[in-house]
Amino acid sequence: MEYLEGLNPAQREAVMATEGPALIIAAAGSGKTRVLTMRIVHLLKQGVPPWNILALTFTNKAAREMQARITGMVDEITARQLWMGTFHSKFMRILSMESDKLGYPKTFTVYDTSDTKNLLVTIIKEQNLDKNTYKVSDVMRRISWAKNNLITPQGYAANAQLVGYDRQARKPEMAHIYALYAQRCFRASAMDFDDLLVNTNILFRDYPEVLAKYQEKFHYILVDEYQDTNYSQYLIVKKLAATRQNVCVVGDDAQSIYSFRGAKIENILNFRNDYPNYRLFKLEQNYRSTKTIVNAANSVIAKNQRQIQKVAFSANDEGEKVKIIEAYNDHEEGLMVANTISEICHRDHVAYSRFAVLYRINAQSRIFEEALRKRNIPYRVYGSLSFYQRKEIKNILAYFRLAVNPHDDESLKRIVNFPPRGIGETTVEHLERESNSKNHSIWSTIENLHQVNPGVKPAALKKLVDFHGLISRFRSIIFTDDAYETARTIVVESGMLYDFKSDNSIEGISRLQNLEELLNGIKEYVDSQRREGITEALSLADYLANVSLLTDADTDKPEDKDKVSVMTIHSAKGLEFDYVFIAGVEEDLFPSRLSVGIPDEIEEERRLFYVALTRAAKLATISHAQIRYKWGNLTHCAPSRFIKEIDQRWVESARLERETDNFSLDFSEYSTTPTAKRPPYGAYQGSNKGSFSPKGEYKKLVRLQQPQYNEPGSVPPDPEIDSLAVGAKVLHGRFGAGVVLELEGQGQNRKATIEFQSAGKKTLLLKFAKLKVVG
DNA sequence: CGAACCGTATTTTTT
DNA sequence: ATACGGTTCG
Repeated sequence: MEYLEGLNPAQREAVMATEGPALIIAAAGSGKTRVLTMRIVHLLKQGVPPWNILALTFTNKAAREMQARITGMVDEITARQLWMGTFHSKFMRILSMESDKLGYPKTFTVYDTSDTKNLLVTIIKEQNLDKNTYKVSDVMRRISWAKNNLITPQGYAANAQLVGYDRQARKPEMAHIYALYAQRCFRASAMDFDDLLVNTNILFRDYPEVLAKYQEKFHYILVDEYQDTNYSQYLIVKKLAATRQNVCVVGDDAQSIYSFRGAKIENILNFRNDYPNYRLFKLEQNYRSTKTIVNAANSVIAKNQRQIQKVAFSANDEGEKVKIIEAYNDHEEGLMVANTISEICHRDHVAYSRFAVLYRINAQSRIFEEALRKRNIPYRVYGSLSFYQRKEIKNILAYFRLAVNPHDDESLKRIVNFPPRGIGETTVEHLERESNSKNHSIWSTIENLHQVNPGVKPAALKKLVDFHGLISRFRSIIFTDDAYETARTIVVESGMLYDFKSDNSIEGISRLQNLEELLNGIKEYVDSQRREGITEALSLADYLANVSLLTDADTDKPEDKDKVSVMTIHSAKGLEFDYVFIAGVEEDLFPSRLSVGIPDEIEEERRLFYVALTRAAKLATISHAQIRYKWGNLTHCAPSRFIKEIDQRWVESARLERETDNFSLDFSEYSTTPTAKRPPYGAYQGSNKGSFSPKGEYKKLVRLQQPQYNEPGSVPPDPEIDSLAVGAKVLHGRFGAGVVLELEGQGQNRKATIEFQSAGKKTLLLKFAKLKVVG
């Protein structure tokens, strides 16, 4: 058992205690993943067949990493046969094998957040409800909450308390919307994320023989990040573990940060009640971080009331103190972070991959993107807009989805007129009305058009018949032919390829590239499955089932290897970096404004801060700005209470030089024309991207001093910008936001006036005055 | 029907 | 600040 060497006594005990319920409380950096991995290896070495082990993780990435580690210690085939993955992916697999019992086809569709949203918008519109009263985001939260607590639409409507609450909130139709939503999903053969768990519960509840089968199958169950499981997940585990009781859960109550998603910290606190003969293991030694970081993190989390007592400690070096950076504004914060990264990289020869910039909300990412790009630091932003959420990708996937499951109304509506084929809104409305009255899918309505015509004009009818033929053709090959070939066929025959190719704009070219990337991804998928020894034809349907639950953290490419990671703290959970920057640590941002005054939520924010700090192995740097743009205007920001809560012995403020020979001029603050007109549409393109590329001629009225700009990335793609900013370096700019220029020279409060004039029809675009030197 | 234009709401955090 | 939806105009 040489593989157990290198574990400390506590870890080893936790690994060896394979029989019976086990609760492992694992402080941040205490080798939790390692213990889980070794436990699985230990089971395998004892002769437990891999298919008898169910290991549930929080993210796909965590599962993949654990799989990779295990592969290194046992043979590859064994490792692959483990049931390891997220709750969603593993139970989706089970659901698709048992789907007939729930009245779903094997190839049901998974609705993602945007499908859910679209469907709810449709329902709210159809019911003639006020969209301000019934805000989609609200309704979504409510429905999701109900599902996570296993409350069905019927149960919801029958629950006096819930209905009473909704009535009080003047949203009496909530239960009705929920019921309609569920009905529509079902008739589309679709499940949303929550349904994957709810339906697993229903399956196990209503089909004891099915439950028994899986109880029989999974001899050993392991759950990672147990503090972040919700009721629905908790119950699945409880049911599966009921007979054998070989359940091992790993978690840290101090790192519970998903209560907004229904996660219940109680699950971990109540483990003892569910499994009275449980064994408790505490992993308290942090191997990741310096003493200073662990102490700092402990001193903050101590302010929380609800927690399991434990003593996290580190035997590592003292290390450097936690640094505090105060910046003048958000842009300077970005630059200071970028400068520091650059400095450490070059001074200590550290790889970029060892740095992370973490923040509370995704909206903060842009500032860091700009700053890092400006300093030529390679970075990868996680989270914001994933590849699969881009419009063109969603459209292509919608074709695939529709071919697999033609009752998927959301996909159908997405592409029925894309590329444009003359099936307009009115036609779709007719179809929808008819579909609702019959309570079947739009596809079924289209199939029945020769019998029942809900008022579709002959011209449109012909087009619908063509569309039906097109999709039917795709259907005939999607389950049998090779995924890559099928995808190509669909992309070509649908006219999408032609449509993309005929668009020569910058956006059009990137769309085409994304299309190619998707096709390559499919090819890669087929090849990789082949390599793993799967010989049967891999259809596009298989691919789709695999891709629906991926997030962009799952699409790491080799070229992302040496980049700074930029992401929210939530997505940094479970990760570790040598150098961590926690940005925007200000009141009303972190803790979030929405949590201020609600003790439970402040505690959760504090846990989030704890998670952020404990991501760092060597050095944690906290930054905050005095001024920041929030929903369009400048806001003063006080440093976060969390900064003060750190025991001052472990912090020091960083002495950073401000940039003295480059001045950033922020025009927007000093615009003399608050009502400044936007330039005429068509005068610029890509405005919604934040790029600055006006068409037409512009005249510079005031000389600025630095003779050229040459910053890659910040240079607007349109050469005509030259005449606008000769003599200055354009850092970034946007109509309405003003333009930020960088000048060389001395003197504070230099004044200048700039006027943009277009040679086109309308003249005055924006006028700025009184440029103030910032920094 | 698309382009141009105008008004309004928007920001937690994710599988 | 910007994305989005709705309305008007060619």
